[in-house]
Amino acid sequence: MDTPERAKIAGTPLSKFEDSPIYNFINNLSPIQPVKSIDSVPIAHTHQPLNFASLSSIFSSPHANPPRESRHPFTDYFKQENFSDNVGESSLCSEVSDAGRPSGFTSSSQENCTMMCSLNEATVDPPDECSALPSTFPQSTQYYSGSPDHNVKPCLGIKMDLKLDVGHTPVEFHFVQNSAERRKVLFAMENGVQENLPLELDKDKGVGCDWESLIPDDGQSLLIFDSSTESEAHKGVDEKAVDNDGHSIVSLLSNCTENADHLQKTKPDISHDPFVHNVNQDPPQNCREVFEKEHETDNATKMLSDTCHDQVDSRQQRGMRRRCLIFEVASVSKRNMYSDSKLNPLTSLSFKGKSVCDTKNLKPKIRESLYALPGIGLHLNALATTSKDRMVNKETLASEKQIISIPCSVGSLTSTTAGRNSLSKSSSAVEKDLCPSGSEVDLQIVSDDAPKDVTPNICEELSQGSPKKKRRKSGNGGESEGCKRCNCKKSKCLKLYCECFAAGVYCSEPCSCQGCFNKPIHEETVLATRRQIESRNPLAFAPKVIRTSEFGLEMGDDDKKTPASARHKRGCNCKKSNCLKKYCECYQGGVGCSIGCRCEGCKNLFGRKDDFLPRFEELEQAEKEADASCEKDNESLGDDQQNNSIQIDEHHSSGHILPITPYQSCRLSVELPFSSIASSTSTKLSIGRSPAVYGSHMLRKCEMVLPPPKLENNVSTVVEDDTPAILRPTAAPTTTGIRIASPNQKRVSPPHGGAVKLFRFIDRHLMCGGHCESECGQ
DNA sequence: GAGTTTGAAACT
DNA sequence: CAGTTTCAAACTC
Repeated sequence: MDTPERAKIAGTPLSKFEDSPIYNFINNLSPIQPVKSIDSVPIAHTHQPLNFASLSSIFSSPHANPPRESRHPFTDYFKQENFSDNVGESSLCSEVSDAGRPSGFTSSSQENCTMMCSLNEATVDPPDECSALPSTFPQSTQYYSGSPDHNVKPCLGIKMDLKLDVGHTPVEFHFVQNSAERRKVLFAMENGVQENLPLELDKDKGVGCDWESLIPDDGQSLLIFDSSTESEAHKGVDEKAVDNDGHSIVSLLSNCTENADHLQKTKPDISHDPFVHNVNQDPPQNCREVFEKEHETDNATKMLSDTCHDQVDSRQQRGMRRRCLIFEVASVSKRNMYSDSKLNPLTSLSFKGKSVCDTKNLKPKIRESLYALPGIGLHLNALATTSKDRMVNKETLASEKQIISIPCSVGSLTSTTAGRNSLSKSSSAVEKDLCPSGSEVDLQIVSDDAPKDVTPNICEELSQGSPKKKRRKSGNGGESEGCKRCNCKKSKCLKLYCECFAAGVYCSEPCSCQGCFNKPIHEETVLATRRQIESRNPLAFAPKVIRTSEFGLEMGDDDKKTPASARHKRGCNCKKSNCLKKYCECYQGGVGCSIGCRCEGCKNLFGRKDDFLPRFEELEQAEKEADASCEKDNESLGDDQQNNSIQIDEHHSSGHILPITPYQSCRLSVELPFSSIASSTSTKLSIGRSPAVYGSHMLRKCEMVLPPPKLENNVSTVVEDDTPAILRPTAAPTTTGIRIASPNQKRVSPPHGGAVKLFRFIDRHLMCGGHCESECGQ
């Protein structure tokens, strides 16, 4: 269809259409787009806020999460809010969206915004930029805009910013790649994990899209991941497209659609899902075509088919996730609620009529919440767990395309199985995948190879029904933010004994706790307690399982064995369970025991401590070699790689400039999944074009992503959101950090010597940006 | 569903 | 830092 026709169909005068952003976008697709955004305020802004320290003061539940789960709650909340009352959203987004914009668009774009905001908000600490912002209404406003500074900018600018902010990875990609690649990426982003994209893209996803990577965030990374994940899961591919890189497209479309009245006519009640339909179906054809261009891959059909499932499932997932990150969310939601008094908390937070959290308890303490929740957003553990879980989600989604060894604890084991989940299973798989926590995967996949016990992550929330089942069946999964539910009787849910509390989420309906103080109404108490605990142990809320990267060090041939990079930060101390039961945190986390463990008679199916030691020594040896080779590589990188490196550097630099550190921490957890995937497949993924690039992506991911701990597993998403300030590398964003520090010593007992070595090793590899991986053969 | 086991968290 | 107690999840019946 030629342009005139399309325009006509769209209901937009051709001349007008030509002036429209989308038109320009199409025509300018090939040229390099303004890179400004990369370094521009948005990112910086976004990232800075995501200070883990502040968070820790948090990651994807996790509930995302992470995972834990991070932004979902917000997103959903806002989505609903939007539906219920578009007025609120319109405020700041007005420039971008406009009255004419279809609700669907609005919501989606907002969702993106939400991600950003959530991140920002995650950072509650005073030092953060966010803190500087007005605590109440203004923030919410910003929230809508996507990032504090964005709202002010013109539409196009905003769009770009949004893109950058939200879809970090995607955006950057766009900038650095040629038009063809850009499209690919864009498309890939749109499609999210589901598509069979080239390895490169997958990697990116792994890095950036993961989300799982929730994560993240954990937690924060989780947020971003989640966003992607969520969008993927919830919205389905198409919708996702809108969310991610789709930003630009969406934005453009929105503009385009502005001219087309019919879009506006979209049903008010449409949620995202519906929106997707609108985008795909309703929009003027010209717009649509553009959109389709991106989708012209063979995946389109699949995506569409999947979309239906996703739509249904997505809702469920949302509901489940809402509860996550509630600490963080609570404050945010409150803000918004207050900003818009019309909204009924219950309504806004409820999912399918169910209150995600004790919204009834929510009272306007906006201020307190804002400052009070320093970090509270994604809680770390959750994120950690979540992150992996989330990652799993993403991976799961991705799995459709390729076999992924899921990093998530259990998931990893089942990776292949997951891979098997093909389209035929997609519907069911999706459902499970949608489960916020990593459980999803576990559910079905794990069962095969993994020990029976391993099913930790069963997302019960899907069947939110019976409170009786509240009692989490899921082990790991339990950890998934979304699925957390406690049964505390004496701790008042204010100690780490309480999984909800430990995960950084409020207790909710499904919990069977007694005398619970872990509720929004007791926010101050919760925060105070949290701080206290953190003061004692800064890592108390950090993810327990650290998943590092891609240099896939396999513990052994056994599929169940996890990469050396993925280990419990603190290690277990099992004496009677032989690390074969969920009493063992390593086992529960789906990771093998390592040097850091003090377990006796370890028989961890995911990797025994004994097995780890020898291997570890080898790794150590390799490490030295790796260092050398890395240096060489750095010097001898080809032009190609150099270019990539340069770009990477830019990102890094930007990251450096910005307080990215927090993200870094996320990286581990989040990225790990990917890495694990790589390793599991035994392909040394020389990632894409160059390891360096890959590394950069990873970094970026961290930077951008954060929110998760995707957390988790799925999250591997998110991950280590909470990295305490201490751990955060001040200088070298990329590598340092994390891991090493993160090791969870919940009790902050420093990692054992062996553990330290391990982490250091991992860290070094990360520093090589994955380059070593290929070179060093690790 | 009640009781037991287990190991992390918390305390000393 | 080690030992002990408390706690709640995981597990068993």
